[in-house]
Amino acid sequence: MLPPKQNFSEWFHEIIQQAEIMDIRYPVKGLYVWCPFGFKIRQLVYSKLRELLDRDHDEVYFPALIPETELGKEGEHIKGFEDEVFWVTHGGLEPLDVKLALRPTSETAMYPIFKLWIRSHADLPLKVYQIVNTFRYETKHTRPLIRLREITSFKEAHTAHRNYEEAEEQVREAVKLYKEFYDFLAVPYLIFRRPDWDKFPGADYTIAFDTIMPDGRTLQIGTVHHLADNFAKTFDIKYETPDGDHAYVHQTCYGISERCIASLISIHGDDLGLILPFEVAPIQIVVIPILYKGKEAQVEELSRRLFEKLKGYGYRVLLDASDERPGAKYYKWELKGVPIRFEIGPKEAEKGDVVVSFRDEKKKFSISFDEVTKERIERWAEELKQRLRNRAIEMAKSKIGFFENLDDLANWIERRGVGLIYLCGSTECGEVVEEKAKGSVLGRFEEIPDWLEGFEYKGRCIVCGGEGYLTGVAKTY
RNA sequence: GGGGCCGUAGGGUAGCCUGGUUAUCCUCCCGGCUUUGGGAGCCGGUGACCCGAGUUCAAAUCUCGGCGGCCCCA
Repeated sequence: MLPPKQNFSEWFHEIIQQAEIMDIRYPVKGLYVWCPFGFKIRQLVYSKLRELLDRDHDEVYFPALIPETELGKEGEHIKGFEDEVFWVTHGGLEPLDVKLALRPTSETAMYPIFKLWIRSHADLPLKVYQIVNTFRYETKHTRPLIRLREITSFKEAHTAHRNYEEAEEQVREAVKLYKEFYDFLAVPYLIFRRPDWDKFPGADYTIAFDTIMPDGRTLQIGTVHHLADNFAKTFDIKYETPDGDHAYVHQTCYGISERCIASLISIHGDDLGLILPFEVAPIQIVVIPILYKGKEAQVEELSRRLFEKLKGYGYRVLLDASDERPGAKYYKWELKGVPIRFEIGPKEAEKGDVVVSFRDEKKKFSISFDEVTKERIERWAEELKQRLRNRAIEMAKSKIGFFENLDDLANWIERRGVGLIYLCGSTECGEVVEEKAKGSVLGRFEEIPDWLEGFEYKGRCIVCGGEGYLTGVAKTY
């Protein structure tokens, strides 16, 4: 039994363990173990991410250890990370001459090598990515998948281009890619341009994807940074132009971590457990035989035939022949988020029928064995995802409100979720809002989602009355 | 950064204040019987006092230190 999802924090903590996503008993704060089932979800989700990136990025691997001398080169960057870096200070008993940082992110590991790889305009654009672990010494409350000292599944992409505009074009490409990824997971998102005081250390600007969790706080689930030539100047990454001149590259980087799985679990799950879209479910279909004494043979035979047929279609299917009672099996596979369930009892075996039920709906119906076709299952899977998407969007909408005074905004953020306001870009006005509303300014919309209708992009700043932009404010994870 | 609470089988707990028999109960797990259309029942079984030092005839219980976890405030 899970606690109700209403009590989100407790629900999340429990579902992670009960659905066997992570084992949280590892004896170091902020480090957790991926269980086999959780790791399969990770593998399925990340193979989609890989598929998207592999279209025009190359996968690489850079080392986890970064010498202090490199990490410290870019002034803004190191200032942003210095209080949360883990250091390797000894080799055996010998203190190291140059301390080694466990990467908090890989810019400073990669860019000295980019300098060697990039020589001419023909080497550009360079687009690579890696999926690796990163380390941050979090002092606040750590939480599996959400706030970690070892991020185990950081997909970071890094690109280099000839000029600012081409890098900016890549930023738009990356945003498109991430939209496709989260649409695939049926996870709704808001895309903001982070305010200057909250951008990635060393970036020209940062665009972030936020989703709205069931408790109304937002979770940052993806970021895209335009680095301009800031790092290129620091690491001396230059190329020879067609004219024979030398110019600094302009760079971007963008990342997604296992928070994407936190959002997948949190947005779709319910009081009974996980609800997974068909494509990322480790078990897509479960077949449950209902064995009455004396009538086992027929039921077992039809169940077996159905199992073989589904396997033949290439699905991840499980025939649950364990000796638990059917009800116990229903609960078990609902907890694990299996999208489609077939039940076969004596009645079905008699007629050659199967009972079908979907994870997100209460009702059951029955169809004949022969009507179970690959086309039908594909359609069910697509319909299921559409229902998940609609439900998630409705939930997101219910947690978004628009405000023209700060007290109402504060009240909404306290109780419900994301407040929208008009805000100018100044730090002063931003500080006033964060102070009064007890939330973080997420930034102005980079694009307003099509499911949020009726908002003008520009309006009068809620603080100073000057020209402002539609801006999100919320409590954040 | 400041303050508080807690550590007992795989999970959740009682016992600790007031030291003393075989360490409580639920769940999970294992074996058997029985049952199977929404978490069945009965019988039997495995499994624990975070680590170290101290006090004491005697420590899960008291003291100190370490490690680990949780909460609140800034």
